[in-house]
Amino acid sequence: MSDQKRLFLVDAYALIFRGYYAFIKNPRINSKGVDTSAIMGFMNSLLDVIKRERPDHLAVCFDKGGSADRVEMFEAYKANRDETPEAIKIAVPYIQDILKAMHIPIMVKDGFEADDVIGTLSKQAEKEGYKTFMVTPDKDFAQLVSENIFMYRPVFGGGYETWGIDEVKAKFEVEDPLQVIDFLGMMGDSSDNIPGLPGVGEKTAKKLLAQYGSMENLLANTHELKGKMKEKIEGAKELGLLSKKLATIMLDVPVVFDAKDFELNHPDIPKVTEIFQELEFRQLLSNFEKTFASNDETASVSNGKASAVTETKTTPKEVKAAGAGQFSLFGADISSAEAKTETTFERKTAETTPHFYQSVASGMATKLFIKNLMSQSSVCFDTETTGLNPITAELVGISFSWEIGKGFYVPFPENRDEAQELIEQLRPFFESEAIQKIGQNLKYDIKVLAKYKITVKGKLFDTMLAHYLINPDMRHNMDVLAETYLNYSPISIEELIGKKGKNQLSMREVALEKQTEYAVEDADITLQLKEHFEKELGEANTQKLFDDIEIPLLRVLAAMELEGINLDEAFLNSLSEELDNDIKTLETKIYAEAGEAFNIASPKQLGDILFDKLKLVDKPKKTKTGQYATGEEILSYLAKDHAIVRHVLDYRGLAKLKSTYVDALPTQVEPSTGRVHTDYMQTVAATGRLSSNNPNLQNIPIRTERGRQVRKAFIPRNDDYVLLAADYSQIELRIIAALSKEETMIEAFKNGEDIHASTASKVFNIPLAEVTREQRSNAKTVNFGIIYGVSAFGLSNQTDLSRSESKDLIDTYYATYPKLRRYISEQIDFARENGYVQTVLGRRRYLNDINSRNAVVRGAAERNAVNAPIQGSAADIIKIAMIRIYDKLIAGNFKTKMLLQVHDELVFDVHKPELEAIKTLVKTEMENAYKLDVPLVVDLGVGNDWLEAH
DNA sequence: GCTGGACCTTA
DNA sequence: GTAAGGTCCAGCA
Repeated sequence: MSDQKRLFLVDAYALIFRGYYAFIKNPRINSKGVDTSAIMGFMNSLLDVIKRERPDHLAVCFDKGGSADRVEMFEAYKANRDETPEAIKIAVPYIQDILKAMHIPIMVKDGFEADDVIGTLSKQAEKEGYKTFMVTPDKDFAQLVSENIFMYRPVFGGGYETWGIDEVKAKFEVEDPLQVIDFLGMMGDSSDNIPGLPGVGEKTAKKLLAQYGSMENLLANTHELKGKMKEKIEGAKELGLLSKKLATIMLDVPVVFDAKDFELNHPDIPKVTEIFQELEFRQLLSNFEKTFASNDETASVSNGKASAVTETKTTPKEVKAAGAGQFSLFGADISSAEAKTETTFERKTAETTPHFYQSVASGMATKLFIKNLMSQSSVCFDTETTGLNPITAELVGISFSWEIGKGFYVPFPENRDEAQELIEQLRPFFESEAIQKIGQNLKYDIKVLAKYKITVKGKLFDTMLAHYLINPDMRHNMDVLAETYLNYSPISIEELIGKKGKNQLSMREVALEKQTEYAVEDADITLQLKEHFEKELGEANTQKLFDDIEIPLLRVLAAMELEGINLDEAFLNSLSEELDNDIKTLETKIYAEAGEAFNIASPKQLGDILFDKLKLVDKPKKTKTGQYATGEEILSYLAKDHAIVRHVLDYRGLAKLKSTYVDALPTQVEPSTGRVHTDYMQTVAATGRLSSNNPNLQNIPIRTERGRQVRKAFIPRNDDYVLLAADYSQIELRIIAALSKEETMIEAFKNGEDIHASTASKVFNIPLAEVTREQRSNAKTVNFGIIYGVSAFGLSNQTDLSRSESKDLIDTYYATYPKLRRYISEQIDFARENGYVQTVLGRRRYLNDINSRNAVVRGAAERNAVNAPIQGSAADIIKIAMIRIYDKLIAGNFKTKMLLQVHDELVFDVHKPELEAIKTLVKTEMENAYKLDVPLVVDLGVGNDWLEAH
């Protein structure tokens, strides 16, 4: 048996689809925006099979043009399959190229499916004495299983199972694998559009098969059946026979199994490497190398390259030797050691890359170091601290790098006074206007240094911000950037301080040599990334956005975060007690109405009570996981008829309010300042907006009376201050009116009209004074809908209007505002042609799906094409205002501080004597931040809490 | 202890 | 229909 030759036939599409759906939650998008999920999934499976089984012979089979025969038999055959996802379509040519480079034969036969090709080949191979393994998860193949033909099925969660005759018999409860055809014919297969017998599913098919043995025998003996089933099956005899034919895999495809062609040969490694690099498959590349490493010829290739690196790399030992003892002066030349770091299969690391990282001892060495530092024009730095919260974290060290591969680490003493003394020596560097500072997420470092009374001055370059502008949809943490752009894998923080939780060390507890390697590597890598991104910023035309908006904003945000906001904890505590009482009351009522106690917060338990026990609805909706859906929309509908549902809705509202805001906010007060410090994320929203977390102060309730109370807890610094809230009125609608040059709407804004009423008056063709509340409300919904990319469907969901009424309304709306409609289609056209859309300041959003052939996917991209420039332009404008206001507050020596940003609103802690000056300053700067053909209007509110200020 | 899903809050 | 973040539960290790 072991000497019997083994052939593996891979069902390409089955594995491609499987790979694609494995990543569906978290699709693999590379830096060029290509969705590589399907390619990655397929290649993982293929390499896995090769590694596990080491086949002597292997081929990959594709479908081409579908099965002409089957379509002729049955028109609907495979007709209602969903449109193939875009990522799969682009995957196929890549996969075929990789297979060619791997010298693996690709089997396709026009007009035949992979099933038929695999079936034919395996039968031929069987005759020649091969054992054949069909690599596919598709159950249909079970009909081909014989003594020498096996299914090799990937199983969920990894690994494979082999199905021989016994397994097939057991799985399908049949006597012979050929009966699988009858089985499939009876039960049908919706994905292949095999109709099957009506009313027959898996269970019945097994029963019938056990009784009659075959489709034909069943159909010949339908008189033995009873009742409904008899009727149904007798009426579908032809369908039954057809279904069986459709389920039969053909064994006479004109292909020839030629053992020599199918031998698994040495791959063309450079070619495969090239393709993998283009796709940015680093992990897969190393996996590929490992898979073929035991192969003589390929091993010598990879060893050759590996040794080239070994000879030249600076091992950690050598680093220590160079950096140990006396502090050497800075002339150490590592250029001779700079290996050609040509393609290796592993990602580069500190171990394999020549580098020269030194720690700076105290005393004379520090003075020499600082002298050198001050003579630079551009330096990358990175702070190491005792924790992630910059307000409480203490400095452990700072690394510096201004030359690739080299850098210095200045460790900080634990004693606060001594640390302050050391940082004072570095003050001239940080406060130098002449030296450019480079870093990754500089906002963090600036905040840490601010605690040491250091203001970072001079030009800044933040690699995280740069990458956000270059590729807003990707993640921007340094490890990912290093891997993507430098093919380099930095030392992980976990390696250094352990996994979080139980025994995680503080950076301070890590040995100095390790601190140095880790910290200087970060600075070194960041410096390299800067060189990379600098060019790209220019190419994408985003240099101005970077220099004039994001970089200046970083200092503004750092200041706002450090400032924090005052919170009335006592007020929240009393609010919490009130809520608690009301929640308990509701709980008691709900338990009484349900007849038992249960967890109301558990959608699962709630669904069971409402729909299984109380049977409030005949056919309850279910979520995709099979639970009863109990979302707001569904419960609201039931609320008018059922007291319990009203109580559940109230309960939910109050519980959310209590846990998310009333109880959570006081725990977020920073003890050392007595204030709440949110963290603004500058690089997460794809449109250019900020986001806020820990805590999120951008979603504090306002719509409901009860929720609104939470805003009363946000109060001025003390009695000498008041809160000022300044918000843009209708900024997004104003932007779309201006960008589309829609005069009718522009005029309405210029005249200071109520825009929704004005829209209603025009759309419904009635005088402004006669607009009803309902008409205004519908007009408002359409106005917002336009910003989000309307559909009649969405509109009818949002209003009381029917689908056709909604369509009419939208049509009239577009007739009223024709330029708006034109603008929308221009945006979509622009995106189709250029692959991106942009804001007034040129902030781009790339839309890969804009040309997708899948209407759903394309529709989503089209809505993005409309919305992103609007939402993004509004974000650009308020960012300009923030920077200017911040600068004026500093320049004017005001005591007033900017505290919060909530997308179209700014909140200030205003020193009372400054109030009038500040009101003018804020309003002027916000309204004039950007010149549009529509006036920007800002409403101001002043109060002793955030609610009152509105 | 971690993760995904459902739900809910904002602009 | 756009853009976010937080809390809870349930299932898994």
